[in-house]
Amino acid sequence: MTAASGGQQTARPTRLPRSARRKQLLAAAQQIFVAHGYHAAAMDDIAERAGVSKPVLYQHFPGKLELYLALLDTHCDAIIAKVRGAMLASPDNKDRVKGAVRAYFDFMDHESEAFRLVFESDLRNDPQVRQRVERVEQGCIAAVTDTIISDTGLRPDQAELLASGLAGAAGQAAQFWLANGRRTPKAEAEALVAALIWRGIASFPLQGGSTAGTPAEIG
Amino acid sequence: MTAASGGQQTARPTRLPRSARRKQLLAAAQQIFVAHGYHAAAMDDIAERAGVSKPVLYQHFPGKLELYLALLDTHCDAIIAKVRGAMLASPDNKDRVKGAVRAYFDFMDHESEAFRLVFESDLRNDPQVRQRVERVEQGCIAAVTDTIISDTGLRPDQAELLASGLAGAAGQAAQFWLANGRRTPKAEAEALVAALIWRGIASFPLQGGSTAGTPAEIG
DNA sequence: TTGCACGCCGATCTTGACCTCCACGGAGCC
DNA sequence: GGCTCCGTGGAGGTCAAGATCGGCGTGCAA
Repeated sequence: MTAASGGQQTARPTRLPRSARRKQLLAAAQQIFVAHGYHAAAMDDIAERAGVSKPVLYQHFPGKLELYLALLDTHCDAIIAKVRGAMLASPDNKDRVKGAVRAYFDFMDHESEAFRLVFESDLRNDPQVRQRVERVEQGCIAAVTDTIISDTGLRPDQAELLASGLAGAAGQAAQFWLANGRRTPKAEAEALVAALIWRGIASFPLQGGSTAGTPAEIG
Repeated sequence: MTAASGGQQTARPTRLPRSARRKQLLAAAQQIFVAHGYHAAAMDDIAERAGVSKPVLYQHFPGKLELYLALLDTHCDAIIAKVRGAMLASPDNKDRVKGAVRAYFDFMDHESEAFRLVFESDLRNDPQVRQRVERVEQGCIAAVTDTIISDTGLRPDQAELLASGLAGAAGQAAQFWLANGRRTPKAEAEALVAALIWRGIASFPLQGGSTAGTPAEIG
């Protein structure tokens, strides 16, 4: 029944400065939230994981929801920035697709916890959480939409629809790739998905390129 | 005023045969679960929505989780069947893609509640729920995977990766389409997404070269 | 050395939601 | 027509989990 009964948390209850303690609490909360989801995650578990007691947790965060939101805010901007960065990294659309897909897979590979925290959140019904998650999705879609509009001349609603499909493809494939234990080599998986997406979007008729009417005609 | 407040529940507390009562309870539960999610949905709300009291609910279902699982089971097979049916409806891959995309959009259009119930579940951490949801995803992916393998000769892991991407594209696009209030006309949206997917997958190097016009290298 | 301040912990409270017990009312039967 | 039975309804128990209060030990200044 000693204090150090658990596992790899701090061996002894040592006093930490506030910023370090806060970062440690955020890390512990991220592990618990990702492992069990928001609802199944108990504040007791987070505190135990961090090697402190619950009051310390409540001295750093007003409540469970605020802790979760702080964690979300830590990652939301990073995700948008990565996708947008891939869009801005090159003027060649093929490279852009490759870069965006690589961004998804990199994020999955190295920060899968953040990805799952945002995109598999079980608190999307909460307005605060919903707003943040939708901001990320809209941000990713918007980054792609601009390119689609400027290159294909589709209407904004059409371009956004396609962009959402592309984002869904990349996200779902990356998720599937990770969930199946990285069975396919990462570079190969990236190339496959990038090819899929590139072939899909590149074939769309350019402005003034072909017969007008319905650009969505399959043929 | 209590019984007839919401919508089309039984106007008066009439005695119903068990099967009809059960169906009514399932319908009420679906509305509540979709509207508020699993956790925020209260059994009191479901009972009130159905116009009965809680004991009746517990005479039909042992508990909240079982009620949710029964609801899930009602729809899981339907979703898989629709996608698989679209795959089997035609030997032409282009028609298959069209049919599958139409299946997604039809499901979104007409049974969006079922879609949201399955794919936006906030109880995916529960093993029972996770198993069912993953079975649907795997079923949809598997249906497409067989076609991809037989037509492109890719390895199973590669084909499954692409299939997951395609399913993600269709699902995300359909979800986006619905979330934005069906802004784009349905037929046009279907055609756009089907074209995106078909262009993406049809360009992959064929083994026999049946449907795709020009096999192209993966860039 | 001694008083002070501060961060930390065990134990506790409260709320809210899932899940059952006692009264009522209509339907079938003699 | 009266008795019995079954299903309904509201009120209550229980428990888990979020949120909080008095005590303790350490480091610093005078």
